[in-house]
Amino acid sequence: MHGDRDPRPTLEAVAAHAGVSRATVSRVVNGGRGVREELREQVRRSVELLGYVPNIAARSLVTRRTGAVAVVIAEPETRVFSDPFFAQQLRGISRELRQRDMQLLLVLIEQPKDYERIGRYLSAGHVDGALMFSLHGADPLAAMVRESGLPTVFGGRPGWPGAETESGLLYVDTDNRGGARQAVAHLRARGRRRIAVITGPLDQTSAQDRLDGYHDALAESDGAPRQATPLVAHGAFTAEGGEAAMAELLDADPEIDAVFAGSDLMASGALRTLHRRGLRVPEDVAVVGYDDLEPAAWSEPTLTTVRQDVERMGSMMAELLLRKLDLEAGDAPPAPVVTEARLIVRGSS
Amino acid sequence: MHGDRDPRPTLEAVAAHAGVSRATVSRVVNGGRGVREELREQVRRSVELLGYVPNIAARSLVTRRTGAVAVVIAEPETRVFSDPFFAQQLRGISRELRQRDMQLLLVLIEQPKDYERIGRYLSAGHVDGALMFSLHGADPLAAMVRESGLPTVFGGRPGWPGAETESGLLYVDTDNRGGARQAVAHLRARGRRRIAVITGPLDQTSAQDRLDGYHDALAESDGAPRQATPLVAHGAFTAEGGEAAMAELLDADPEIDAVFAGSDLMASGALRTLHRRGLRVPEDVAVVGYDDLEPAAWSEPTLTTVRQDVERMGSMMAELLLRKLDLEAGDAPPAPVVTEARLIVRGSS
DNA sequence: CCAACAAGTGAGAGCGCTCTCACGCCCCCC
DNA sequence: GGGGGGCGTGAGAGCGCTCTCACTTGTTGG
Repeated sequence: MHGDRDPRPTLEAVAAHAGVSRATVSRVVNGGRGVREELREQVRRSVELLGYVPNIAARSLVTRRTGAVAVVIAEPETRVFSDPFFAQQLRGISRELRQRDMQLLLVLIEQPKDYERIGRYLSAGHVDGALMFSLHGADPLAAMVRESGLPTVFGGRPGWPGAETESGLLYVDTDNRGGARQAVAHLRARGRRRIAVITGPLDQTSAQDRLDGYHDALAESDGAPRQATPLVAHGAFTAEGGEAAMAELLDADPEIDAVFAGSDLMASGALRTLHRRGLRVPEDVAVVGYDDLEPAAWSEPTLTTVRQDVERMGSMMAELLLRKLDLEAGDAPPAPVVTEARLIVRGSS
Repeated sequence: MHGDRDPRPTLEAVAAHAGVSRATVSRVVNGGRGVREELREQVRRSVELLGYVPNIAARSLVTRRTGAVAVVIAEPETRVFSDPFFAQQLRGISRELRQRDMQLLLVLIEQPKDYERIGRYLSAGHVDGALMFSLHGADPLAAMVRESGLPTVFGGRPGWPGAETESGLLYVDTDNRGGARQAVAHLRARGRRRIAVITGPLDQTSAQDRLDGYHDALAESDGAPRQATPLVAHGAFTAEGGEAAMAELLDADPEIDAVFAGSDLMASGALRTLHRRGLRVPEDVAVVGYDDLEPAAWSEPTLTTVRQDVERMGSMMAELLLRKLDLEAGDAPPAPVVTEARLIVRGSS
């Protein structure tokens, strides 16, 4: 049905039509440098007329460039993938890639046995570079990528041992620590004196950084009396986890008058527990989340939270990768990027 | 930095190593039919040893197959893209494609001017087929695809004029009408007698089908007295829309004792309005949503809703496309698929 | 015992493109 | 007026693979 009629013109055909050589048409198609204006125009007309589109397979066979970038999501069962976030990041990535006429190859890894296949695939030169999300701990992909030398940018600061000092490591992260500090400082400014925190899994840098920010804010002297002891519970970045963590915190210290949850999902769980125990938000206990997911704006009460420009993070990842890809010898290599986080004050604090 | 050392072995190298011809290695790599078992094993060892991976560019240059499928999302600003749904569908698609060693090319369309580029891209033979989501009304892509003859499967039943009767049109949809009928029948079985509906934009078949299902259920005779007049309001598939629609419905008829919202998002808006007006759910007004998004399970009260197997829909789309791709002459062409929808009863009804 | 055939293998063309190199032309300078 | 240097163009090789076709070998049947 398809493919048997294949009227796609080749370079050859365009060249014949324009009365020039293949080489000249190729030059015009790829920027037109070094071709007389008049000829160039003529070739362009032929291209237009015949509806010529380059065959990328043939092109990439000789250039050794594929014009494609892999977006790799490890363990798509996890939070990162089901987040609405993820869609936004993809949008940012897609926008940037399109500007450069590059394709976006989506690679989802589910089973451990996929790893080897993917690693092989990535090393095989099928893509020019990769963007990787949600690698935990010592993810085997990191090593594979390093070995293969495939240019890669990570989404979120990588947390494997030694990542800190690895030179040339490229990532885009948001200022989790600063965002958390803002959130907790805000609670202090509101006069709260027993502020608890609910953290995500601390093997993820985002969770650890947010916890660090909490400690930072407690240690700041803003004239108000210091809160001596941190109150920490773990919520696994899920609503259920937040629910349990809040209960645990209240059991340990009923005097708590505020809680900073490391994600909106955990905050929603915390709200449920507070509600169940008859505590009013924000009168008795103030609540701040993190992420600014859409539902945060329509919970009861609306949730104070920390926002990050997710789409921009996506486009910066792509941009970083593209910059690395056409690095000329002698150019300064690009550096990791950390984007700003901003507190959004709503009804829950 | 990368690519200058390029130790990737070619077919030639493997052939030399195994002491056979290029053709034989090619045969082994592509299934091994017509090669003596002994030789085959020997070639496999060489492949393994050298770490040979076929160069897809070279391959697709001659086979005219790219081994890639485009997943096209039109207007990714819309609900369909930011849905958690979307991630699930992708997962289903990805799983199916991986089994067949096909790549997933993600194409997001944002601006009208992208359309032409994409249309050209799709017709240019860069992919073997396409999966398309969220095409509204007379989306230009539909025409482009038809013209180019690119094998395509749609996500959701297409709604453009004439789509109904178009032969060979392939799509995967969920039984929106049946799901809605179940939801409303459930409300009737609970003894509700003034059941309203909040619909999505009726230019999307899913919204229209759900409305039809509502009418179906009202018309069913189940022994209970019939509800004479349907009560319909429009909510645009958003929380805000649901909020406004619910207010409108209550203003028009304060006796309403149940509402079926065409999406969970609209249901959440409706809940807010009911809450604000001091109406108890489900005592005064029962609420049923549609989609079974994650937050549905943790709203207050938990939301009765209709679930569809989204991931399965994704994998069926991919499967349908792959079936169409390797259709031999004489095979029966695949047909559209409509998957089941299932009512999930929770606290709000 | 040889023709006919099947099965396994290799030689070689060619997919559509880029890119190097050589060539021709014109301009400038000595 | 001739040599050197640029610039624009074309010829041709070759990227790594598949696939057709011819060849060799082993098997069968007349």
